[in-house]
Amino acid sequence: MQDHFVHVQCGDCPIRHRAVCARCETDELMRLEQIKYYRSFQAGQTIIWSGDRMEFVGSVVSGIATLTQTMEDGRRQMVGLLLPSDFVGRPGRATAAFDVTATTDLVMCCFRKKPFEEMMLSTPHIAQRLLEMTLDELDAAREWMLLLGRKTAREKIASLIAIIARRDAALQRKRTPVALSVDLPLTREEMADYLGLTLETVSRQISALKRDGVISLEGNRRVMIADIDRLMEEAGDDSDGGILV
Amino acid sequence: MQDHFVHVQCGDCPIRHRAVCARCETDELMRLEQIKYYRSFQAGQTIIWSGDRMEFVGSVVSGIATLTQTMEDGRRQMVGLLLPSDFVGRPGRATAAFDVTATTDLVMCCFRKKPFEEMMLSTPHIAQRLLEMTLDELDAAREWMLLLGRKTAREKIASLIAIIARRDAALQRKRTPVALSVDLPLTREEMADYLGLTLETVSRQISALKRDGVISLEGNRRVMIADIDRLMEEAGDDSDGGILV
DNA sequence: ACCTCGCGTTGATCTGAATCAAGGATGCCG
DNA sequence: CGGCATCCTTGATTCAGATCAACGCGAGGT
Repeated sequence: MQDHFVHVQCGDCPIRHRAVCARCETDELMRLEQIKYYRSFQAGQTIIWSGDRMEFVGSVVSGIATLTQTMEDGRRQMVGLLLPSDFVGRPGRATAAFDVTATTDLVMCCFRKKPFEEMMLSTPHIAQRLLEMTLDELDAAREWMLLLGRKTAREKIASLIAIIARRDAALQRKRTPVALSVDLPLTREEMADYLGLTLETVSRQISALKRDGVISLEGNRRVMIADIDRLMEEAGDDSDGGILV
Repeated sequence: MQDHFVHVQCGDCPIRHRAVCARCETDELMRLEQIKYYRSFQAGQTIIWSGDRMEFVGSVVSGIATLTQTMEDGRRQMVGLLLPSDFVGRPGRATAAFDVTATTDLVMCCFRKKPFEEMMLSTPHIAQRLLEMTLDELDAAREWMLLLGRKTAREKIASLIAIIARRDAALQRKRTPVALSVDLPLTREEMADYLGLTLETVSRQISALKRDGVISLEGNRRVMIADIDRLMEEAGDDSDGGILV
């Protein structure tokens, strides 16, 4: 009943947005199409600071962004990884709760928050679709809590690779549920911040997985998954699907 | 514009539900009132197993429930703590992603999922209110990720006490933003599962906070906050508000 | 009274990951 | 080409928290 909102192509965006931006028959969504605009960010640029007024919502068209939280003494924790098609922003919230940073050059498809929210009020499907997406994110965040609280360093690394591989496959609409060759979109330090580790430990565990024949590397960033079953086992993932932020 | 949904008293429930159950003038909500029913659970009883079909949604009226995730080898991580007025369930999801367990005797105010969802389709406010609640939970989950990934054992304990104290105060609609005397609703082991620690470490850190004059204990469960500023400082909480599950 | 059971505390020891430290590889720019 | 910066790897050492183990305490139950 709300199928036509999911995976519809958005105007001239290169990717399939998940819902909020649709070339769709309904008037409401045509209006959405009319209020959208694009913004580009450079690698390393901060898109929004925690506490800032949020002026827009939108979704990632290309590039990678991260959601991070920082303590006064500098300890950082990444709380979300935004890949193309992911949605950013909180309708109904005035300020951002976390820093949003572009880690690569980035293009976003944005909607000014005010008109978007007005639209949401008059278009129930949008709120319902956003609810669905937010519930997915919540589930993903809770999966991540298990990783942060209970997994070993090795399991954390294996999980991260598995998750990125799954996301990659989904994005490229591959047959296989998991991509066998993945570009890690993050530096070792960023991975460490995501996994609650130090960059040295990340490096060591990647080396260990390579030494043990679970993965192989091509350069620093490209990972070839040598033994997919082994990787999943190492990840300690009981969860069937494994969702991501 | 949706103010009358928030904090309205629900029929004969003893507590103020957050939104979904209202003695409200509108037809739609009167219908909600008509499809609700109560369920009781005993302490220790599992309400829903991960993977189970979810037949209802609802909110906690009295008692405490937890959301947990378990790995095959028995490692557990609590991913949510449900206090009175918290909502359980995912409209639009067929199965539960986590175990839900009553840790004390518990009463829930439930709605069968089917009619609730139909209602949601015809009543935009409900979806919007649920979206708002889910966004709150997501923010809380992400705060918790910082705790799990980066805080020390001592900071974790201080944070837990601070959060429960804040929730308590909010629930009792006290003047002070933080209750100064709190009943910990969890065993040491449950706290450990929530914080990603072992029960021994939890016990030791509580003893340490007591020895250092930050808190004092009355029995095992009742905590008196001796030095509120110190506690907040120990929690390492930069966040102003501090939200909970 | 005694036993038992669930919960909590505390001590001794071990260990996985952090920390401290030194280099290596790659790419950019003068 | 050399110099510098960024990112990554690897080794040595330390330390916070896990693990292993013993014991205390109160609530039921018989």
